[in-house]
This record gives sequence, C-alpha cells and structure tokens, in this order.
Amino acid sequence: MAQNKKNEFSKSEIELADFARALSHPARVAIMKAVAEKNMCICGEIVEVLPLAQSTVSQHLKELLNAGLLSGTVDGTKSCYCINRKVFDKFIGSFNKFFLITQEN
Amino acid sequence: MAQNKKNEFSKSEIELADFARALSHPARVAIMKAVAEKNMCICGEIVEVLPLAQSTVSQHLKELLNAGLLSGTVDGTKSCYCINRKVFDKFIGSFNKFFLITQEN
DNA sequence: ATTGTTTATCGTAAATATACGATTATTATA
DNA sequence: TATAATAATCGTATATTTACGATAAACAAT
Repeated sequence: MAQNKKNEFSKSEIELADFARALSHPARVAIMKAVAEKNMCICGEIVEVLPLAQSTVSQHLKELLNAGLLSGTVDGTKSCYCINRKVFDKFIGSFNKFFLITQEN
Repeated sequence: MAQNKKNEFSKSEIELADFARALSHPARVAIMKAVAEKNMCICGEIVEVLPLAQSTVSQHLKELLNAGLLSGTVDGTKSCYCINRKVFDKFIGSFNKFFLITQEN
C-alpha cells in the first residue's frame, strides 16, 4: 500500500487484529486443530494431514509461532509443536471482551 | 500464489478463517467497535473516527458486509451500518467451539 | 564416513490486500 | 434547476501473502 496505517490504531485493536490474522487462513486453523487434538504434533504429521507442500506448512507454522499461538521445541531432527496455552487464553479473553462490547445493546 | 489451495480445507475451517480474516485488520475491528457502541453508524461517522480516507473506509465496510458481519441500509444520501447479530452470533459460536477443541487436553 | 530423514530457509512467481485520489451516482438543499 | 453533501466505485501503486521447488542445516542410521 502507499502507506501502512496499521499503527495508527489502538493497541487493543491491533492485538485483536493480529490474533485474527493468525487464524485467517484455513491451513492455520487446521494446524491449530491438529495440534490441539494430539496435544502435540511433529511437523511431519501436520504436513501429512494438510494439502500443502512441506515448505508452505513450515511457513504457516512460523506465522503461528510469531503470533505466539504455538510454541515449538526441537527433538533431534524433528520439530514438536504445541499450543501456547498462556498466549492463546489471553487472546480468547480479548476476543470474548470484543464480543461483549458488540453485544451491549 | 501459484495456486489457491483454500478450498481443499473443510467447510468449518474455511468459515472460521473467513470470519477471522474479516477481523484481521485493525480498521475493521475499530469499525465493528464503533458500530456496536452506537448500535448503528452512518458511514461518515466512521470515516471521522478512523485515520483513513473515505474510499478506504468504504472498502473496509464492504468487506465486513461481504463477510456478513455488518448489514447496511441507505437513508437518503447516507448509509447506515449495524451489526448483523444473527451472522455475528453464529461466528461467535464457531469460534467458541474452536476454542473448546483447543482446550480438550 | 556416507547416506537418509527431517525441517527451516531462500528465491521467486502469482494472487490478494491496502491505500489513495478522482470520478460517479444519488439525494438533499438553496 | 443548480449546487452541495454523501458514499460507492474505478483505476492504480505498492505491500503483503501464499505457494512451490531447491537448497541448506542438523541429526540419525547404516
């Protein structure tokens, strides 16, 4: 865009938008579901389940890590991902708060 | 992208992602808040509050309409927007369901 | 040591999203 | 009827996202 105006909004608006953005692609929703189901997932297991190339899945995983929704640890050649409950719960809180605001009338 | 793989995911994953996408820009979060606060907003009121050009706000409004989160009616030269409670509540439901799935362990 | 596994990163192409000014269309007002 | 107000749409520039194959890096197995 000509200019990026995103930081001219409030902190809470930006935070909520960032969280929403992290879940704005079905692949990332699917990843979150897969990880939640098994409590923890190896990268390869996720690649198997998604209709995307390994490099693309890696990219989506990176975004979920950056957003803080997942945390990752390395075990040998394998990468284990699990849901970052702390951050995720914080976001659920923001979301519910937002939902409440939109329901006050 | 070379190809768009979005429709290779499940309907519920796509729906949730679409909802998240609609809220993935702080301007759209701000619009939803502004409309909720006053129960109904004229386009001009929203433009006044946001740090964006009128045409850009119109574009964001259109996306919220497309996603079904807002409904709009025309009154003379003015456009009134309000939250489409039915659709919005449905999305809240999907979201809460998703949250539950991620908390089953 | 060589080979295989696993996953992240790089480079790149193509699609989408964001932002604006200018214009248009519609309605209200003078 | 002419002018002002309001908001949608068009055209366009630029930024970001999505997707892939190829490669690299790190470890495991032979």
